[in-house]
Formats: sequence, structure tokens, C-alpha cells
Amino acid sequence: MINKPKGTYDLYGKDAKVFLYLEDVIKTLMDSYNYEYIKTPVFEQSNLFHRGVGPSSDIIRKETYDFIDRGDRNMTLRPEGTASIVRSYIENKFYANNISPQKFWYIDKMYRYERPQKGRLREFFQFGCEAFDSDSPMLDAEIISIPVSLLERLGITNIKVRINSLGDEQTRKSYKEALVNYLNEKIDDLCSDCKDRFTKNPLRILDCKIDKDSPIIKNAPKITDYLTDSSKEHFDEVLEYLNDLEINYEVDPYIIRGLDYYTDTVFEIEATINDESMIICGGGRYDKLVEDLEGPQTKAIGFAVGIERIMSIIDTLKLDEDIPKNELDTFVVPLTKQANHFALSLNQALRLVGLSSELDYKQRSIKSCFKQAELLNAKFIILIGEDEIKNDYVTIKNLSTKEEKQLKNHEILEYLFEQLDSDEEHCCSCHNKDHKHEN
RNA sequence: GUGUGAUUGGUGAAGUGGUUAACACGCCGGAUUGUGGCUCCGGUAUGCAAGGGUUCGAUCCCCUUAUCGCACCCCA
Repeated sequence: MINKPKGTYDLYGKDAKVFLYLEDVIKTLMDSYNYEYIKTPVFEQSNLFHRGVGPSSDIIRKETYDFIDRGDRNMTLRPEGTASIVRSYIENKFYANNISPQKFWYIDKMYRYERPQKGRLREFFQFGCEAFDSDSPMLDAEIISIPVSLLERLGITNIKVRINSLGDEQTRKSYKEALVNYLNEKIDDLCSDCKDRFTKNPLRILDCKIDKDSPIIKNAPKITDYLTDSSKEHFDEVLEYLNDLEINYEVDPYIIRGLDYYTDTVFEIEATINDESMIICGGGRYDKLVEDLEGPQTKAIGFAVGIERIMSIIDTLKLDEDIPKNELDTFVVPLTKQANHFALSLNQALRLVGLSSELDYKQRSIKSCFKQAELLNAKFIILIGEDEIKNDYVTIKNLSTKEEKQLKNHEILEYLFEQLDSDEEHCCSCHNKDHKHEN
């Protein structure tokens, strides 16, 4: 048997319904925020991600899906959304648009070569936004408010927004110096990973899980104390605007983020479900990235949300009960082979007028047809047998009221519409099976 | 990339180095020869992830591979 590739999954059944529902909620949300939908290719020239995401990030160093195409071009399946959208922004000259800032949203598959585990896959969906051409702190607050509103709409309440500022280039330069100086004598007391980080990327030592409670890290210099005046002002304003939007947050000077392009504002949203915490959203400013990719100087900010992580929360919290289940208006049953012709046409006619209808393809016994109809959640079953064909009528039964009628061909639609309408008016979509519907 | 646990019908699973792989649900059929949700009866894996090895004999022991789970690294 051929298995699916490691770290991938088939989306079907109940999960597929949840996914479509999520997409719907997101689309409505993004319309209200006036963001434009964008879809970029699944693969791009490898260079884009090397230069965009940054060669020192783990994502680029060990997690990309790279391949050489038949024209000897180096290609990479996108590991994240931002670089592609920046590329598109530059290539399509969105910056020349009179409407500004230009704001985009996407929900797409991303690829990272990782060892799968809970909430991490090799192929996964991210929902994200990117907003270009403004360094207004109001935009920072808006961007953070999007995933917060989304989670609110979904009913996911136990969340924490953590925010930090990485400042500008000068901030990071002076901070790095201070941090290295501070850690220089103490590095021997930290874990082996941290020793490694010390030479490669000392900032990462701050969010080490092993040493996170160590006094060495707790007393380490904080980047927020090294912000330049303009970065500090920006950060303070972002926090003020978050207050205006009544978004609870926590300033966490240890948030560093794994992508190299971030500047100033960075943030994460963590959800805690049954004592387990999971980062479900991450984002920040990238005021230099557009230039780095040879576009005009353009400030920008964005975020990404892990769709599978959201779906697993929806699942564990059972927030999917309001999502409508599959329903069928009619189930058409030919009881003999001779009845197939009429049943097939009738089924088609019902579909063409907008009803959802299904046919018994398997010439089942009448008993199992009723069972099928029940499994399919059908409202009506339409039986066509020997006698019906001979005398030119159908037997139609309302499966919840058990009322049965014999109708001529031309009466079927009228009857169904009448019944379905009154169903909507009178029925409280009751789950009470004994409930009798008024006519 | 490292460590660790797992993989048995449509599903949940029990189990054993030796001829029929438990049990439950589901499904199909019948009792009721054209009417569902209850009941009763019957049927339902030539197979125990794939390949190789040890053995007289392997679903069970060993090796390899694949996939899944969990943790680390890192991240959404």
C-alpha cells in the first residue's frame, strides 16, 4: 500500500467541514477589514526565501523543500507566506497603487521539512495578512487585532497576546553587544544548546526553554531598554493603540522570533487548552524586507496563523457544534431495474431546481434504502417501483412526520417546496424525534 | 537531525511461536417476499504496515524500511 507522505494529511469529512467554515469566517472578517485576497505560487525561486526569510534562520538552514526543475532552476516550496507576497508586491508594482496602505490576506499551504508532531506538519495551512506602505503604530495594532478578532469569533477565549520590540538596526546592534558582554562569563552555566546559540544567534538564548527560569536569563539585559528613541516611541504608541482596541497583551522582552526579517514590533498569540499551550499566531514588522528584495523602501507588517492548530482547538473545545451537518432533501429509490430510468431523471430534475437529492445506485432492498436515507439525513424518500411505473405516480414519504403520499409526476415539485417551506417555518430544527410537525 | 512508543477487518480493539485470529459497533441479508430508527437469527480478516532473517513452523522473536504518536531542536 502506498501511504501519504510523512507529515501530510487528507482533509475530509468533519474536518473538511470545519475547514470550510473557518475559511468562511476568515473571509467575512477580512472583508470587514478591507484586506484583499492574494494567492501566490506554491514554489518560488530558492533565492527568494534565502534572501527573504534569512539564511541564518532554522527554516532555511534545515527545513525547506528544495528541488531543481528540468530547466536546472533551483526551486523551493514556500515555507511561509511573507516572502512570496513581498515578491509579488514588488513584481506587480502594488506600491504604485493610489490606494495605500495596500493590505492582503491569504490562506495557503506551506511546506517545512520537519519531524511531525502535535500541531506541526510538513504540509500545513497558514492564514496570514500583510500590510504595506505604512509605519503607523495604528497599523501594528490593527494587524494584531485581526487574529484576536478571529479567535473571538470562533469562540476561542483562553488566549494570551505577547508583544515585544526588536527595534531598528541600531537597537539590535547595541543590544547584541550588551548581551554578549553579559553572557560571556556566564555561558558555561547554560545548556549546551545555548552555548551553540551564543556564537550563532545569541538573541535566541533568551527564549531557551531549558534555561528560561535561570537567573542568568532573568537578569540579562532587556532589549526594550536599548530601543532607540524612535523605536521606543513607536512601541509605546503601539501599546497605547492596543489599549484603545481593548486588546489584552503582555510585554515579553524574550520574544525573538525565528525569521530574520523582523524589525520593531513582534508578537505571538498563545492559546492554552486543557493546560496545554500552543503558539497559534506569530507576526511582526519587517520594515527592511521590501528593500532587501530590491523593491522601493516600504514599511510593512504581517502575521500568520496555523490553521491546523486552530482546527485542533475547535475540535477539543467542541466549537464545531453549530456547523450545519450534511442534509439531503430527497433520496430517490428505484425499486426495480425498470424504474432506474425514471428515478435517474427525477433525481436530476430535483437537483436542477436547487434541491439536494441523492439516488440509490445499488438496487438495495427497500429496508436498507430507508436506512441509507436515514444515514444521509434525507427529509424525503421517493419510492419508484413496479406499481408506480405502471400507474404513473411516485410514493413520497416525509421521513420525520412519516406522512406518505402518492403523487403524479407534475405534483412532486409543488408538494416538496410546500413541505420544505413549512418545515422551515414551523420546525425549530428540533432534535426531538417524536415531535409532530404542524401542517 | 536526536530520543521514545506504536502499526491486527469498514471502525474500536483482545490475543497467541503451532491446525477455526476473541469481543463490540458497523455493514449486508432474513424473520416482516414494497416501508427506517426496537427485537431476534445468519453472514461478514485466505489476514495481523511492507520487505528480509531466525525457526520444522512467525501476526508474535531479530533486522531494515514506511507511516503514525509524543518529546527535543525549531516553529504556525
